[in-house]
Amino acid sequence: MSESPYLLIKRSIADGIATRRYLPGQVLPSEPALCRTFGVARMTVNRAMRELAAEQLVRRVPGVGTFVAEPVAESSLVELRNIADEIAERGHRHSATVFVLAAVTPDDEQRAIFGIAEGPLFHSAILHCENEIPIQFEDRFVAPSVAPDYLQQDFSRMTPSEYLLRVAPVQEVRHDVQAAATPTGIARHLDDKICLLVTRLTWSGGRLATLTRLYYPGGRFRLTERFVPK
Amino acid sequence: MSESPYLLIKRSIADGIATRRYLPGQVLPSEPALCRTFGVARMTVNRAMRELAAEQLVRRVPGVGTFVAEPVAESSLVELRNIADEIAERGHRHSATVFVLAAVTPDDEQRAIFGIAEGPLFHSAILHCENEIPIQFEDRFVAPSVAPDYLQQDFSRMTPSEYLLRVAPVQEVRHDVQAAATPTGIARHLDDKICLLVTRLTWSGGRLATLTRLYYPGGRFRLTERFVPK
DNA sequence: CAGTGGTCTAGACCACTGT
DNA sequence: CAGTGGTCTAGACCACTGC
Repeated sequence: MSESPYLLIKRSIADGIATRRYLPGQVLPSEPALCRTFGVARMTVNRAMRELAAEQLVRRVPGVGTFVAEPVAESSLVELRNIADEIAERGHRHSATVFVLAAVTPDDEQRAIFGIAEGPLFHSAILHCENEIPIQFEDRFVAPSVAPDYLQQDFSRMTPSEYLLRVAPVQEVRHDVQAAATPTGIARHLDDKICLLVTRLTWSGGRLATLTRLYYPGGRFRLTERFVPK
Repeated sequence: MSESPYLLIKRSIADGIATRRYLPGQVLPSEPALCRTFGVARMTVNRAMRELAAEQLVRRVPGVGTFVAEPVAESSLVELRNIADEIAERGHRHSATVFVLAAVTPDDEQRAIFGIAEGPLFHSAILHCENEIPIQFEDRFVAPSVAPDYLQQDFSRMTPSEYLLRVAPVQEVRHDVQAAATPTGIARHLDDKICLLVTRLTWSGGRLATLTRLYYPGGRFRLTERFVPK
């Protein structure tokens, strides 16, 4: 399956980038060099490198060489994706730091939008990093009824998205995107004065299940959608 | 530059699909057949078809053949909307000011992404207002081949989106959203230091048709998507 | 100048499908 | 079985860059 030479070469390079054996901006071995290393024809090496370039993992400059690309994070608006999966698909390492994980007493506005008369809400605040670089600050409120064991999870090992997608079937999602000045306190983590703020509401069982504010560094992050019009 | 055989073959097939000369599900000529038609080696045809498959324009089945892909019309959430319509639906008044409408000589990067060897690009810069309040600054580049009469239109009466949707059937759209500091010059019009920058690429006939940068005032604007997960 | 990537050729072998 | 796509080879020519 995956033992075609061009795939082996692709993975070898991709792994080297993921493990930071090759650092952004660094020159990669030339095509003739890779031919010798892997004992294959140049067309085989070329295909591997061409595909890596198409996937934005490397940047090729004719007459100069092939370089490890600066990582440009990317995400989707129309899908509920687990950020750990997205990062893994880019061949990078995900890590999470949990700042808050507790029950809170909702204010009137929260009570209204969650449609609850009384009782607590669960609150979590987590910083997600891609290769140790902060990429998303996640501020989340969860209705206890949809995930009673929310506070017992270890969210440095499994993201809230992953957990919630398992225990609470999402019926409807609403995303709201705006550009904003990064709130002080979050700016400290994201290291960017401007942020992309995605507010995500999910409904489960007819009731609002989660309210999440996702803060992305404005300069380092992109939301991408690709679609075919009807 | 764009006359490499594999690109010619790619475009020939992509055009055939765009113009519905090849219909979804239909079998395309086999690789040996295309070799004879274009007088090239099989590797050249193979690369063209492999890239079309990667772009989801065709579906390849080993041992069977290559077929025109069924267009996977995705969610109505991400839509190509005409801003004038959106404003009208809110019961507000739309107005547009045209700042630029001219042919320009593309730089190397633009030439590369539009895949054109020579000739001009059309450029327009338009400010859209909702009830006289600036809501979107639209900076647009259009390939002349998809809209030869672009420069003759009165875009204070009809938006470029509306015009282009009429004359150039869009095959694919890619949206890229980021938060950014409003470029000086545009900040003057939008009256906001932070903006939501939506970069929209559209493809028609297998070629990049338009590159549009939509600048929205960060504080006054929200992008909203609502959808039901699969 | 030697080195780089971009592209192409004319063969080849393979696994797979439909008949 | 003949036909399909998936992959590979060992050469080749070109335009480009840096020295």
